Amino acid sequence: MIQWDAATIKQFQDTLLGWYDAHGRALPWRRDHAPYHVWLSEVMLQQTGVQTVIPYYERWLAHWPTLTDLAAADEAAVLKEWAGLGYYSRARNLLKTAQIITQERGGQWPTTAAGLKQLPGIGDYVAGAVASIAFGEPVPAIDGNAYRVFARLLLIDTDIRSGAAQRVFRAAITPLIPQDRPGDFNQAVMDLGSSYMTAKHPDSAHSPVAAFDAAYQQGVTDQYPVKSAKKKPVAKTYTALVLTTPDGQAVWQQRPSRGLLASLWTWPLLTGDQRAATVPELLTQLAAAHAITMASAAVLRDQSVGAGSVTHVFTHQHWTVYLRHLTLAAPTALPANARWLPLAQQTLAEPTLQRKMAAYYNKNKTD
DNA sequence: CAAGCGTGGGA
DNA sequence: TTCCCAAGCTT
Repeated sequence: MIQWDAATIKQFQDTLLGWYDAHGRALPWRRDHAPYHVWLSEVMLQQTGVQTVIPYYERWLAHWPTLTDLAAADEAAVLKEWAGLGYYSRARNLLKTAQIITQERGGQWPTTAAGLKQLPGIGDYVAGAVASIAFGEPVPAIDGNAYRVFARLLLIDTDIRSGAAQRVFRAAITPLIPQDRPGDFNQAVMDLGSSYMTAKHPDSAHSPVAAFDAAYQQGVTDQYPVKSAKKKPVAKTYTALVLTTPDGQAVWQQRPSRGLLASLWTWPLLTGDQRAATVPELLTQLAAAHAITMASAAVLRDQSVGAGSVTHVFTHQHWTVYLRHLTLAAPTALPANARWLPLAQQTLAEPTLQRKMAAYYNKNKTD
């Protein structure tokens, strides 16, 4: 690892900030430094691309313009607004933190990274980003960009997926932060990491900090950062039941409040490939899995949906979902975590998996 | 501290 | 198809 002297650090700061002043991106969350705006954007941007986030960010602020507005929201409304962005605990933690600040802290944000980190959903990165950008604290905000940029500049070969990475990079980056512009410094590093110093196809030669880029100078850019491989997703198979009445009402099932797609709504899912199962078998499994009981005599029609399946990839799971469509004569009683709603309901939070299933159903339905 | 937790895009 | 990547946090 390379250590810069004080003069080099000053030159680096001036070069980076000069470039940022001239070429920094004009993003919606950079219109001001309000902690609510900085925090919301940083949470949305976790593992999520800028282009994906922009429309969600704008819709969210139209819905809840202030932290106080958000604190008064229902969790169901928050999840509905978040639906499609993924990592849904982020949305639940946004609401929790809004409530803590509004109700327990009199609307006052902690103004240091250490204080911010006590709040739900705020870890090292978001704490550093909000503290530096909104409150001017000279602390690093170490995200994937910062890991990549400084691994190359300083030839840091610590695996950025290892437990030691946060400590090693924090020690390396902290001395480089300008006391007067920590927020701009951190944002400049992010812009550098998403332009010249990208993961794939970087343009190190034209980077404003090429002269400080040891990996580029030594021709070893492709060896930094060191990052161990992820595991392959595990394959899982399910069968979704489209349970409708003749007038187009369908059974919607809320997932458990913890775990994958927590609290979101889908059509009932049975484990395994149930394309060959009999109707009584399906209803038995439905009762066992979801406590939804229906007399088999009430089933008017039993149809398969399409010849194929819906596939959806999560971080650690690869799902294949088959669809069966059962038409019932009339609605039956449902447990508390299930509802009869129109097949194309618009009121509950649906994960992308459900939107894919609905699209597949609409394309392949038979009547 | 390894594993769980979403999604969309690009090569 | 498969893999990797994108402004991580929690348990």
